[in-house]
Amino acid sequence: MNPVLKENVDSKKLPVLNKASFVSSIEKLYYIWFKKPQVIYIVFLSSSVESFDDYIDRLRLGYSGLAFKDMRSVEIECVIADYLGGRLKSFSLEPCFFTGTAFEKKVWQATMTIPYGRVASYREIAEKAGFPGAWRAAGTALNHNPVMLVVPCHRVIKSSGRIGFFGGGEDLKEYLLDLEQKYVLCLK
DNA sequence: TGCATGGCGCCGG
DNA sequence: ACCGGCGCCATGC
Repeated sequence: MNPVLKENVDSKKLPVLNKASFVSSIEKLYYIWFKKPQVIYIVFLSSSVESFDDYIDRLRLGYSGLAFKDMRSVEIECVIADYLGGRLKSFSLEPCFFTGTAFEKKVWQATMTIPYGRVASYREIAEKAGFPGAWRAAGTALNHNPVMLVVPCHRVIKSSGRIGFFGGGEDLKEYLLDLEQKYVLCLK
């Protein structure tokens, strides 16, 4: 997939966004999207670590979402459900990085190039983003990932091979990596 | 502006 | 193999 970035979107001038949630196979999942253009702003897997509201505050997302569901949101839920069920390895969802610095956006883009079922180290991601040596900051940037799963920050691990941190909890990170390992060879 | 803060990397014991 | 300590660098206050 080819992510299209809206580099100059001002978060203060955002249109009224749609927000919804559903209970996926593993966790409750929140998402915020916009219909035209068809972009997705936020995907958040709930966890014992952090609530959705805390996540919104921590990332300074300042969203103005209206609870809403339509055909588009049903499609989003289906896509995510397919991924979590091992039936999909490439998202058709187009993220819009309306928050984040230039550095963070580069890191998120670099992370999106990691194929399903594969991992990369924080150092490798920093290098791919064009900031060799900023691997420590790359970790922080991934902690600010607004679009979980679509930007597969769970595929970024430590150089040592250890799993590293994850905003949704390290157990969830391990679960997602195991899921991808299980299905990577089964899918075409 | 300077300084503390992080989803890290590396080396030595 | 497992730590602790130090170095690393973009951000935010």
